Amino acid sequence: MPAAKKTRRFWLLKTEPGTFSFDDLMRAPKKTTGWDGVRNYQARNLLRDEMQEGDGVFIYHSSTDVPAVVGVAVVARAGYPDPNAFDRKSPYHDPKSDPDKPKWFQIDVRGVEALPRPVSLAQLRETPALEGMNLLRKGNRLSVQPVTGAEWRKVRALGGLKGD
DNA sequence: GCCAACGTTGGC
DNA sequence: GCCAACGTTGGC
Repeated sequence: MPAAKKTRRFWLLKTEPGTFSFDDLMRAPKKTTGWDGVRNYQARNLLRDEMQEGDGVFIYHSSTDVPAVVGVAVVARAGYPDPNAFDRKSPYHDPKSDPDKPKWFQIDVRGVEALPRPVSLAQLRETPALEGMNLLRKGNRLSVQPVTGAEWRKVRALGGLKGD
């Protein structure tokens, strides 16, 4: 019997390009960075429990002139405790997070490639196949979101990437 | 800058 | 456990 095939899943991470952009990721050592500072329980649960090495990641630029999915990345390391929470000098410090029982988690993300054509929020909204996309739901603020396989392929295609 | 939506906090 | 007040997110 063949070994169970690990299912690759897909995610979307929001970032404000003024703070950390997709280009910043591509310029980072090994194109990799710790996705730290997430302080929302729902997002924390995804980082800690769900995201696995090798999963696909869209990088989305928020709070900018043209909010858009701008690039593709991959989970380079599954969830581990966010050390900023223990660092009193960090802006992400949380005195309630105990190193023995960490409250906040992060993953590592490695940049893969920019979308030849970034897919704007407006374009996502006018694409019928993406109607159910998490990002487009009213009032949604989650900075870490699951993306379905169909959404993944559709957005990649809109962005000008071949294959999946 | 405005404001809707949502999460968190804290008094009771 | 309820819920008002407050803070944050993020599009416009």
